[in-house]
Amino acid sequence: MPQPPHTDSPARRATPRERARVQTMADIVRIGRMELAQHGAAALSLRAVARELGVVSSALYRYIPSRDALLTLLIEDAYAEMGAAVAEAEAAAARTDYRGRFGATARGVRDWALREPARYGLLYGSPVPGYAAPAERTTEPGTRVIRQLVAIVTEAEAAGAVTTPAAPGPLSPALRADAAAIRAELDVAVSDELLTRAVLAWVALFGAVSFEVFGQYGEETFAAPAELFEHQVSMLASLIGL
Amino acid sequence: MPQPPHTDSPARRATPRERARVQTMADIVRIGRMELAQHGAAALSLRAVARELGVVSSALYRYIPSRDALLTLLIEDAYAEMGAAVAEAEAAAARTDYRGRFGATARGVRDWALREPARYGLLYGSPVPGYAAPAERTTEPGTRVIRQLVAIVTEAEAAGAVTTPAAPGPLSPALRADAAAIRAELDVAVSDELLTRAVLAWVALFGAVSFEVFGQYGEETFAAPAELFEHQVSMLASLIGL
DNA sequence: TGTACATCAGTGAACGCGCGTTCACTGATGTAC
DNA sequence: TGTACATCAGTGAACGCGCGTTCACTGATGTAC
Repeated sequence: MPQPPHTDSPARRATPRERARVQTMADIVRIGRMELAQHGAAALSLRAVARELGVVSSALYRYIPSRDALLTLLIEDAYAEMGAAVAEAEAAAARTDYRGRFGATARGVRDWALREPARYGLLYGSPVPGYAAPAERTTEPGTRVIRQLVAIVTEAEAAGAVTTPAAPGPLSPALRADAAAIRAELDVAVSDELLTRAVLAWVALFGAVSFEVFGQYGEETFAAPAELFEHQVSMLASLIGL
Repeated sequence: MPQPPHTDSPARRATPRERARVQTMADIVRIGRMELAQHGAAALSLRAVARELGVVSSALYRYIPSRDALLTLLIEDAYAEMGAAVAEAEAAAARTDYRGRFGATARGVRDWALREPARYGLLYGSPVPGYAAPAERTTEPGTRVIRQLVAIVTEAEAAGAVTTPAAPGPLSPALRADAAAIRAELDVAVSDELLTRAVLAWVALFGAVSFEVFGQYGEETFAAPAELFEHQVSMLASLIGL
C-alpha cells in the first residue's frame, strides 16, 4: 500500500493530480446517486457509472476496489444526506417546542424519502441480494434519526413537558435491560417508558413513509397523503406524550 | 389462442396431460418461492427455475409468458399465503376479545415475515427495479391485513368496546373524504377517527416488522425483539382504544 | 534549474459468466371419425 | 376398435446483451537529487 506523501503537513497545497482525484471520486458518487435513483440498488452497475463518467470500466478500479464498495459508499452518502436534511429541518423549530421538533423531524424524513425514493429504498427497503453492508460503516449513520428523536424526548422529559399516557402494561425485565443498554450507548437520561415509546414512534414513522414511498397505500386510496401523514405524526406525538 | 376443450363440463376426468400441466405449474411456483427465498426478487431468474425444475430454459415459456409474469405469480402466491396465515392466527382468538384479535393479527404478520423474509421483502420492501406489479392483480390481496384490522375495530366499536383516546386535533375535510371512500370500498360502518387510528396501527405494525426483518434495529441493540414487538403491539392496541 | 526515475490515471482487450427470449424441431399424448 | 390428424411439452441451438474483474500497456504528472 503506497501512502500519500507528507500526510503530516496537511496545510500544503494539493497537487493537480490530488485535486483531480478528489474531483473524480466526487463525480463517481454523484453519478452513482443518479444511477441509483434511476434503476435501483440491485441494478447498480460499475460499467454504467464508468460510461456516464466517460471512462473505460476498468478505470474505476483506480478509485474503488469493487462494486460492493461503491454500494457501501452510496449508502453512507445517502445516510449522510438524509441525516443532514432531517437535522436541518429539526433545527428550524423552537428548542422548547418539543412537539414541533418531533413533527419537523418526521416531515424531514418524509420529504427526503419522497425526493429520493430509490435511495430511501436502499437504506430502508429490502436488503440488496448478495450484498451485506459492513456494520462498522453503516450502523452509526443509520441511527441518526432515532438519536435525534431520543434527544427531543429526553429534553422534553427533563423540562417536565411530557405527559405520557397510561401504559398498557409494565415493561418486562428484558425490555428494561435493552432500554438501559440503549441509554448507555446514546449517553442520555430518559425513562424506560418514554424511550420505548420513542422507539415505537420511530418505527411507525418509517412504516408510514415506507408505505407511501413504496406504494403500499394503493394508487388512489388516499387522495391527501400529506394530510394523512400530518395527522399520523400528530397522533404519534401524543402517543409519546409531547 | 387455443381453448381447452369441453370447459362446459367441469366434472369430467382430467387427462394425464392436464394433470401434468397443473403439477408442473405448481412446481414452478414452488421452485420460484425457493429461489426468491434464497436470492431475493431482483435476482429471480427463469433459467435458475428451469434448472431446478430439470428442464431446458425455453420450456418454461409453455407455462409463463415472461419473467415478469412469474414475479406477479409469486407476489400473488406470497400475499395469499401471508393472508391465510394471518387470518388463521386471528381466527384462534375469542370473537369478543378484540384486543386479542388485534394482537393475533399482528403476531401473524410478524411470524410469517420472519419465516419468509425474502418474500416479505418482495411484498413490503423496495420495488423490484424494472418491474411494475399489475394493480388489478396485486392491489386486492395487498389489502387483506388492513381489511382484517378494520373488521376488528368495526366490530369492537359496534360492541361499545372501544375507548378512543382524546384526539390530538380534528380530522381535516380531505381526510374525512378519504375515510368515507375507504369505508365505502370496504363496506363497513366505522367512525372516521377509529378508521384513521386503525390505519396508523397498520403502518406502524409493518414498520416494526420491516425494521426487524430488514435489520434496521442493528445487530445487537435489542436482545429481546419478540418482547419489544409484544409491547409495541400492546401500545398500538391502546392507541386504537381496544 | 535540469534530469532521471517513480508514481499513477486511464486504455483496450480479454475472461468467463449468466441472463431473457425466439425458433424450428421431435416425439408423445389426445381427439375425431 | 383402429387410424389419421391435431395438439402440446420439451429440446437444443442461437441471438444479443450486460455484467465484474484482471492485466499488461502507455503517457502524463510528480519527486529526488
